Amino acid sequence: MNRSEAAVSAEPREEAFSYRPLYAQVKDSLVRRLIDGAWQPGQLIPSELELAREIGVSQGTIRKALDAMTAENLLVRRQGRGTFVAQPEESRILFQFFRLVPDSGERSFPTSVVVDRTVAKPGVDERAALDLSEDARVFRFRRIRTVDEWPAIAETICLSAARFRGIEDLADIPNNVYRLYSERWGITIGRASEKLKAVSADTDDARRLGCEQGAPLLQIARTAYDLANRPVELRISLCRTDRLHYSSELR
Amino acid sequence: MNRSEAAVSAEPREEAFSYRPLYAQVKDSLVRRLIDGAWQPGQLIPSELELAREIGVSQGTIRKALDAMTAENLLVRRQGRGTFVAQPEESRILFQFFRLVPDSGERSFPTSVVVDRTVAKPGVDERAALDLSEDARVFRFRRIRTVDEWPAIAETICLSAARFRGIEDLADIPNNVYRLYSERWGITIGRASEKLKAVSADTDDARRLGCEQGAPLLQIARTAYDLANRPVELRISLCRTDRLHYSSELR
DNA sequence: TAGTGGTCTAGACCACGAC
DNA sequence: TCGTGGTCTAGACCACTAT
Repeated sequence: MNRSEAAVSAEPREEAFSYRPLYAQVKDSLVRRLIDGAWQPGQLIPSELELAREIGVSQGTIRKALDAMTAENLLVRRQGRGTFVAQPEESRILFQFFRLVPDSGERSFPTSVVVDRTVAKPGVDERAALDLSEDARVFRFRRIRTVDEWPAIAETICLSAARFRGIEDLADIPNNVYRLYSERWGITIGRASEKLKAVSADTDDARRLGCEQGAPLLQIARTAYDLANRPVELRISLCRTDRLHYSSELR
Repeated sequence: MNRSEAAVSAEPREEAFSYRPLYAQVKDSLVRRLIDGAWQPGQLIPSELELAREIGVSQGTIRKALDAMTAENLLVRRQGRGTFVAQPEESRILFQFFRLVPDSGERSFPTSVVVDRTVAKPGVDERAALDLSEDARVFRFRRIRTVDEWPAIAETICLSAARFRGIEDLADIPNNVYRLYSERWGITIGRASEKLKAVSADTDDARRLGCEQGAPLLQIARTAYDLANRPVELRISLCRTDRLHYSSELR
């Protein structure tokens, strides 16, 4: 099969304005398979040579596409075994999406207790962040998260009730919600954007976190996006940073 | 020149325990040229084919090394022109090392006014962070940084007096200190690690930043490292986040 | 027009893991 | 022993830049 017969339609000359390298087009078409659920989390995907034959490009081009997806934590490659679709297991989520670490000691996944859950009309911020229509409803829940047996984080999570249909009937909301999103609704979180501010604890925050009213708290506003780059989750975390800090690496 | 004669000594079989891929060894040897100053910021480096001939590996191996260095912001590649050593110019530093952005509006480089400068014995934290010897001295200076005509950041920067010899005699400390480090002492900042906490403004902070005593401030403790991964700068920033936030992308 | 980096291909050999 | 991904090579053509 030569390039003009390829499933991803190569031949850059024919599309002078919207040129994308072949490996990028291949990558897009493979990401599509993740979005559509053709490839499920944890699944072994076909080998490079099989994909090369199927799509009609060389192994090197497939490799560059797979390497790019691996760099984005969408795939996991294991020498001698094959390439697997990444899963939202504890350790990966902990490493990729949780930046609060104890001042001294190991990074650990906090436990959670859900304290409140409602279906409501979204606020303007929520509607904007989640790109919701005029009459949409959201499911909102709050939880207190404990790190090293110390209640340190008060979190409010806001989701589209339509997109997460049935979530209000769940008996239990597990600690690792990204795995829940994946297993129950087939929604994979691919990236997130966080905005941090320092705020004062109000009486509610103070009660929940066991600190003084007016104590400084780290507020983290996170918007999480799915593989198609649509906003999925809005999360406001209020954190005591007496014994924790938010870690950020700049390169 | 064949591989066994190569400057980076290939032949993985001969070093079973400390195996590194050839492209990684090439990368290390090229980073060395940056550390040693053989390649200066802004300089055009030899083409891929020249480097391939010189080192005795193929162009593809050179390419993989250069791509890795480009991903780390050490080099800038421009199609048709060549590969250049990255420079600490405003826009790059702004993008790479400055994560405080106005809540609404464009990201901009803050201006600075230096308010204090001393040579002193380091505190224990400073000595540990900068890996200093028992009798070392540090140069410490404070500055107030203004974003959108609004004094928002109080910063204390701490450097080894020995490493930055003569810095105490500088008439003026410019806004972009990473360019100063580079131009005056040949020190390139390659990466930085930040730890964020929420704290309360003390009377000093409040006066300097024009806020209430006890107001919540975002404290950013940054350790910046040179290309050889040695700690170079310790910086504590206290930020009002009334109109600013710290932006963090998780992927 | 010449030279650069960017893309793509094809094929070789290696290290690793499962059988 | 076999198949996988990992590395390395060699060479082709393209797009961009400067002259």
